[in-house]
Amino acid sequence: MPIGVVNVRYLVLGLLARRPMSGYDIRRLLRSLGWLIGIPSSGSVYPALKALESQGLVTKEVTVRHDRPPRKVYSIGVAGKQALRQWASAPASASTLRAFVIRLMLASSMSPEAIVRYLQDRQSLVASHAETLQELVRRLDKMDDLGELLALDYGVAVARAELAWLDDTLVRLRETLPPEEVMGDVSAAPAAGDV
Amino acid sequence: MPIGVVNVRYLVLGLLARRPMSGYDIRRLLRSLGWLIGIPSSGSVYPALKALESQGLVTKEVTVRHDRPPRKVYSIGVAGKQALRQWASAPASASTLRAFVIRLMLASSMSPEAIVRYLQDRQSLVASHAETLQELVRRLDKMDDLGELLALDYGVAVARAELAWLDDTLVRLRETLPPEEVMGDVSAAPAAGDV
DNA sequence: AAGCGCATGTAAAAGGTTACATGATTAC
DNA sequence: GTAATCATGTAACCTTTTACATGCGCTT
Repeated sequence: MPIGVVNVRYLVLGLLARRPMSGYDIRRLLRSLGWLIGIPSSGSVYPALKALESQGLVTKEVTVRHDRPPRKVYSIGVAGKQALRQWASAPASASTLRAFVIRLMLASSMSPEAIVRYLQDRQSLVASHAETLQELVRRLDKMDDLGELLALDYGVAVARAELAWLDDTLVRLRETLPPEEVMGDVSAAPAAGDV
Repeated sequence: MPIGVVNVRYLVLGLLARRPMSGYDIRRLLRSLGWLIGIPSSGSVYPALKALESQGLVTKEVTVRHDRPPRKVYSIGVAGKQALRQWASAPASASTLRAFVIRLMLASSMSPEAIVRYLQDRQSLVASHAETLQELVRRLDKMDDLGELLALDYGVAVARAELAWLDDTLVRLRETLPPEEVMGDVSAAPAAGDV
């Protein structure tokens, strides 16, 4: 199953940040998540690990075993953690749903502030997206083209659901995280209810 | 902006099925849809048009204009319509959200039965996906990993919204379409509410 | 005996983006 | 005058998939 357009290298690096794993482990983990992210082919995972190692971001530990191919467990290093943090904290721009999830899963590698910022950015992005779509639906309305109508309507539905989730999650997150760390003006972000 | 993993060729072909357009028109249309699909680069659209033409699926009509580059409007042909219908009616397998939308937008090139089947297939696919995710959330629960928890929760939320939309839409569609054309047992499909 | 899970990898091909080239017209 | 829109296209590069190679142990 294809994973789409998202540097596998960072996904792999992010997963190694949680615990040391082999290439096989990584694929298995992703497979267990089913659809959420998809399963990158071995043809992308193994080269990614190699590249990360040669970049000095991860280290390899080989366990030789008779009969079986040697198990190669990779661990993230200091440089890797830094690179990851940098990537995870970079502005997300117009990322797709899947790209969003991938980075979301790597939340543990972000500071609480970065997580909140990430969600807030997503919020305004999706909000403006939803508005655009709704404006289009309004203009279409008449029996223009069934396919376009369906697609737009679907887009609106998904975008609304995302906004609702973002709203909820930000609230929950603020309850959990230390309350002193109040971010910049949050109330400026559009609420899910009014889109 | 990347469009993800979806042969641009079929997207282009599908859009030409709606009305004759130039490569520029196609990109403009997609741009107006904002986020929903994304905007394939000219480096993929123009070659796609060429390929479609050399395959005999579309025909080109050139309008020469002084000053400006000639405007090349492509129209879908009979063979093109057939190829499109065939593609649109093929089983969707584990397609991503975006791939789903793209084909959804091409609904006008499908028979009503094919549309309903498409949505039903999506329904069972998303339902099983949602179940998997929920099972994972249940097992995780404890403070395992914030990122994974967020990602799974997000996945569940989006999947539920999709199911709700599919439910709604199938109902609306059945109201609109001739009622004689009742498909195979629909009640077997899981409802959105109980997931 | 066949097939799947474990476990690693490689090479070719496909598909797409990026960046460039070209050049007139319109809006600020 | 400067930027954006119109309008086409090419070539190098990057990422990813596909398909293969290898081979043991366990289950059906």
